Amino acid sequence: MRYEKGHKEQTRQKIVEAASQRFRADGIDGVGVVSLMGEVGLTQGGFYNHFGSKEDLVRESVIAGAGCAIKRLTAKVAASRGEGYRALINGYLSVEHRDQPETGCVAAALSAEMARRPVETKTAFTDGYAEMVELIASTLPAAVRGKRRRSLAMAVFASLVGSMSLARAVADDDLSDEILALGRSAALELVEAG
Amino acid sequence: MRYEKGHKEQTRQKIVEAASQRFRADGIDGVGVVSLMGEVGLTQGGFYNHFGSKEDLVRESVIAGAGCAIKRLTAKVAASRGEGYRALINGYLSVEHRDQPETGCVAAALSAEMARRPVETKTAFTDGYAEMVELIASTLPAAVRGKRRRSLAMAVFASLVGSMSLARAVADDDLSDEILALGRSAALELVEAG
DNA sequence: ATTATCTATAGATCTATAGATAATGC
DNA sequence: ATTATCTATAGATCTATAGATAATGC
Repeated sequence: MRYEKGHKEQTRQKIVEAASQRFRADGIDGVGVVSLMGEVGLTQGGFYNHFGSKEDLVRESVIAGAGCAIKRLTAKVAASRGEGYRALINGYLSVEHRDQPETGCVAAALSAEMARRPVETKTAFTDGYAEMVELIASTLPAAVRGKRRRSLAMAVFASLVGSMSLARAVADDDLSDEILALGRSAALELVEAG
Repeated sequence: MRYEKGHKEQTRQKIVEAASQRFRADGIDGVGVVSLMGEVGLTQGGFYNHFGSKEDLVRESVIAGAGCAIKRLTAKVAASRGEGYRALINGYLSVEHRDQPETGCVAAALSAEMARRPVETKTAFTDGYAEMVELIASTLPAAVRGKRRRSLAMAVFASLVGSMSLARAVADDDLSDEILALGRSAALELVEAG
């Protein structure tokens, strides 16, 4: 069956979008091509007409997922005039973000898996990392100057990723909330100290 | 073939030890029962004589791996008299730890996977988390008092986990080294500020 | 007879490929 | 004829189970 122009590209994007969410929610090994294609309303056979391998899709999903999550945070920051850093921290270390990994930060959901991926995939992740650091740096107070802006943003991002990963991993809900709250305080302290 | 008393228990511990290392290095889904038993010099059939399921092994591996990593760090701290916090930070955020996940922190290697595990496994992880927080708290300067000791330790641990996860995930070696170095600085600043 | 491990296998995945099909453009 | 997707399947996993085997204790 022949479709209108752009149909294939649209299908491809649907696959990437679905994959980027499922990978974050269930892990890369936790999502098979069959179930993924089913989610988009297709059968597995068509997959390799769109992607050379599952790893190609992983790489594209990382790019798409990171882009989407950063866009969302950027909007939060933009809407907060003057309080950008605080808005970013509160948005990132929120209960909503913890409970919705599928649309959240790729680093918090997948960094452990990224460590074991081929270099092309890790490179895509690294690009997302750099963008996120830039976003954080852009929200820092004007008093933080020069190279220190990027350094501090990197330290803050690490703190956010660790807090979110741990908040999702522990079995105790109160403890999880506490981890998020203390992560927010620590992020604020880091900037006040720096 | 009948073996001396305690042989089975010894085999069981060998399996747990091998699993705890392989899981950290390759991820839980990345390690099958067949290859794991092969590593210990056995065949897959015997596995279920020792464990009810792979998940049971995962749970025990988390306990064993956390215990081992904490013991190692505790020794580093003990050997550093007076500079315990600094020794802990430097030991955790070291290049060696980054490059040897198999014997390193369970949280840095597996927290994303823990989020998707059954509650029994998450509970085992949570126990390890609490122990690690206690260890960190025990190294904080005497000037940090009361509840603040545990809170600060939790924030520090999150920062360590995030820094290590990201340092392993990025494709750029220099950037990875930088992430570790900035993580060390941030951990020191957190304590000075708090 | 008991015990720890073995071989063999069931049944359910998984990634990837080959070739069929159906709809449209030429 | 071209195109996007389909069905069907190969071949390699994976977890888990059943029952055989071999060594020792009784």
